[in-house]
Amino acid sequence: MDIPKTYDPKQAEQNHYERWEREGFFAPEINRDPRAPIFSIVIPPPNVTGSLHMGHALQHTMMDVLTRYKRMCGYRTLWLPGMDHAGISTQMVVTRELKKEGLSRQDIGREKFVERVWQWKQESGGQISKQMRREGASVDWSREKFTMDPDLNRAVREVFVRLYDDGMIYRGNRIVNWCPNDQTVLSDLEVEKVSQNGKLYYLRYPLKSGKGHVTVATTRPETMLGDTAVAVNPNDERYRTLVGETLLLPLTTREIPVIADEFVEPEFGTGAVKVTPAHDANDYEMGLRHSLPQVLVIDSQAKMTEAAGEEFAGLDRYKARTKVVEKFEELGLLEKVVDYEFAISKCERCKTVIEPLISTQWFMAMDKLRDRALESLQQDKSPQFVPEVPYEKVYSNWLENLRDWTISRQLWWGHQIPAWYTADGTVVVARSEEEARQKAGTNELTQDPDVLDTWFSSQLWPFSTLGWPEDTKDLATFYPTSVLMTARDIIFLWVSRMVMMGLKFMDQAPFADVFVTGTILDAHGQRMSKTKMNGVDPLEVFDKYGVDATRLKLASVGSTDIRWSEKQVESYRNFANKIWNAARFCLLNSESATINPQTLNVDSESPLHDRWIVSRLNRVAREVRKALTGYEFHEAVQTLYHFFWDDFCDWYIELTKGDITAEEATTGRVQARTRLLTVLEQALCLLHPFMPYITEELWQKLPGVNGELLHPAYKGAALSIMLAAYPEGQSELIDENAEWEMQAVIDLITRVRNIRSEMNIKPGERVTLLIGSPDEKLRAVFMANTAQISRLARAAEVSINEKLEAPRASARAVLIGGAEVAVPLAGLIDFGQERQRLSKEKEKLSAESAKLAAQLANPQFTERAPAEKVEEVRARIAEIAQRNAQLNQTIANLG
RNA sequence: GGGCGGUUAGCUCAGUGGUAGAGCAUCUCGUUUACACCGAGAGGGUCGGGGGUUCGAAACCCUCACCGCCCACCA
Repeated sequence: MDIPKTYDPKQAEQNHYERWEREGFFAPEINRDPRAPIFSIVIPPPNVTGSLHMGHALQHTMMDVLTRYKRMCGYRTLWLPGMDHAGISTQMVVTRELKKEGLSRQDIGREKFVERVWQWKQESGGQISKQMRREGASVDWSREKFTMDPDLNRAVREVFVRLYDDGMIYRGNRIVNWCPNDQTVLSDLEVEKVSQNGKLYYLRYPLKSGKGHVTVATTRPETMLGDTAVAVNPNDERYRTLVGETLLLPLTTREIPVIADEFVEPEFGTGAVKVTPAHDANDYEMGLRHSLPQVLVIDSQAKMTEAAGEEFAGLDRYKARTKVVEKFEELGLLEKVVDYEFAISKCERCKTVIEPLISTQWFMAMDKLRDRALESLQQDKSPQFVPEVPYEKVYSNWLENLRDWTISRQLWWGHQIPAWYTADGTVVVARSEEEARQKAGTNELTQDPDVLDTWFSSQLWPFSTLGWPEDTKDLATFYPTSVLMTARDIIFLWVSRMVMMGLKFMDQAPFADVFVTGTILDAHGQRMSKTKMNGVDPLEVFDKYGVDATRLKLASVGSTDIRWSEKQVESYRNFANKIWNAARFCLLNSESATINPQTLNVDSESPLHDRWIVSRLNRVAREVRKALTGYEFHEAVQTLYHFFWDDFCDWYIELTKGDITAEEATTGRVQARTRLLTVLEQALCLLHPFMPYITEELWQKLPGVNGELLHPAYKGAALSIMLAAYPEGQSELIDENAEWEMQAVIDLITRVRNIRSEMNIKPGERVTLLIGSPDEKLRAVFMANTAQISRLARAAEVSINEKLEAPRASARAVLIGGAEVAVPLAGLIDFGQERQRLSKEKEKLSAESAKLAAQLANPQFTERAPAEKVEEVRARIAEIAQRNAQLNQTIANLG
């Protein structure tokens, strides 16, 4: 067999995915067991405009690890892929394309524009699904969904109609966040607060009575043109007499009242606030409380309206600001201007400053939905957040303060609102135009031109993708899903809304658990972003180090933020190479052997290293299963890494090498080779969910791979490690005794190696080992393993006795269980150096002993600490004392 | 303004009440036929500062400092 010395990830990555997909391994139907437990995940649908970034790769890796793991455990698994139509982003992309042709979307009209978007989606959209194949994501492509698919559109309309009928969706004229650049309304969540250095202007409004003025402070002087009152706190002594007075609003002919409202903070500014109900959310509320008129002075283009007065009409809001300030100054009404830092609202997408204005939009009332979600959390702990702290609280706090959601958008790309208007303006909400006509009793209808917020369709994702509102088999089987894997920035936008919709329409939260991943920052601890150009492209990392190595790194990220470090990927690349070469060794020495699970049924007659590796294998399988059940990915990766590298490669292969490479083809050789191959096969299975490509590549090369290795649920399927049974981790195969005995052997070998290294003994030099052990059992262990010990400690001779008798010119070490080893070094030993080496060890022991003795001397400790702890300390002190005595003797013997 | 997270070896991070860990980096040795993307051995931390609880704290509580994130209707 010809196997290259270095693992080439690219080859393995090209070899298997297509076959897995073609054979239908990703689809739940591959599982033939009608009673198989269910495991399902829906992917957080990436934007159709998006391309793969580290955040995706991170989530996808974790989802795939779980999916592959559960599949190997015999679950009927579904990981459902798909994409989001991403209203604004996509519309912007296509608009930009049109612009290159010198066209605007208005030029071609709505219908043509939407066609263009679909065309764009066909040609350039969904890059990400190709990239997901590279990741090895075991998603069921046959069930792929897009939020604009006709069936999902149907779900959207159904939900809209039902919520409207329940009075939970309504149309209203309210203050909203308007983006003057994107020309659409936005929800509160699509607006970001940005701290800004600005000015606070103090403006004087004269009293109509002529008895002076009131000074108000504002960051937006231009809005004064729309003022309809000035408010003060009712308890503010300074203004008590002014409440009810009338002010002359400068630059206008309006007279406005002074009102009293609790909202006003007397400490801030002058304690008097100008009230602009049409252009400020707080003022809007105040206006409602006091029935103030709303004067719209800024339009959707962020330009001043006619209502702002002749002088200002048509001016941009910032030009108007300058002009207002100038006028006030001319009139002697500008008291002062001070520097002031405050938070300003910007459009999350285009960073344009939001203009709050009054507009007719569609809203969703959230209170009932919210209450139900909170109830579900409090009573049923559903969903379960991982990690629970802090996300459960973040989620519930947000819900508690939730306000109505603006769901309409002035875009063309998206789900058009299923509402129609008759000639007289009556609103008809229906599932289709036909239904609307019936309801309205007329054919003269105009559909509302607006579309729904992208998140309106995303929030239905866990059930709309499974066929809702039809009562499909998939819906019954896979809803609710097992877990949602997500980044924390969409807990509000998406997670909470899915819960509310799931409870409302399915009577069950859409997922049992919510795992919130950490964020991958750049090397300097900054968020990766397109604008900063500091993003790391996962595909480049795949090319450089391989998909499996990258996945291993990502899987170990967990829930905390980490800085990207390529070094770690490199070390996992090395790990992949290690796996490759370990397998290479096994395969190069596999003649006349095949995998045979029977050989792992070791008994007390079996060689120590075999009993040991079987015990380790089962222990590790249990640990990995436990870690994955608790979403402790890092723990699972570390456990597997050390099992494979340390236990399997560094010790097991080395211990068994003598038998494996024996010249003669004895049954012992066949048995050793069989066992080695079988352990390797099990190790590959353990690793497969994390490293799908290399494990499949190697598994397919193993002699004796057959259908028996597959999980019973996949009997008869084509062979793949994907469908192999995940190692059980049987507790009865964990052999504490074997692990302790092996530890004694490892300790002995390590001590001798240490002596060799410190005494500068050449690697080629064979030494003699004199071992003394008063414990008969331990002597038997060393005796039974002399071949391994000589091989790994490079000894020519091993002599084991009850009492150590060694020449003076020996280097010595004290071992586990009161044993000792001596390496005679006649002519080689430097007594001074040896004394120093032993003294160093003694010092270490003394320091530890002193600490423990002090602890034991403390009556508080012996009285209050658990008895077993105290006993542990006593035992350890005794052990140290024994070692110390031996060391003293040894040093004395040196003369 | 409120809430939360981080601070552990030179670097990147695990560890959440009982003797401080990993990977990388460092030092020494190595042509042992799976692997130098390797092997063997070694060095390196009073776990951000201070206080408290406890027989015992990196871990629990308080407090301070620095870094970061989220939420928020003081114009």
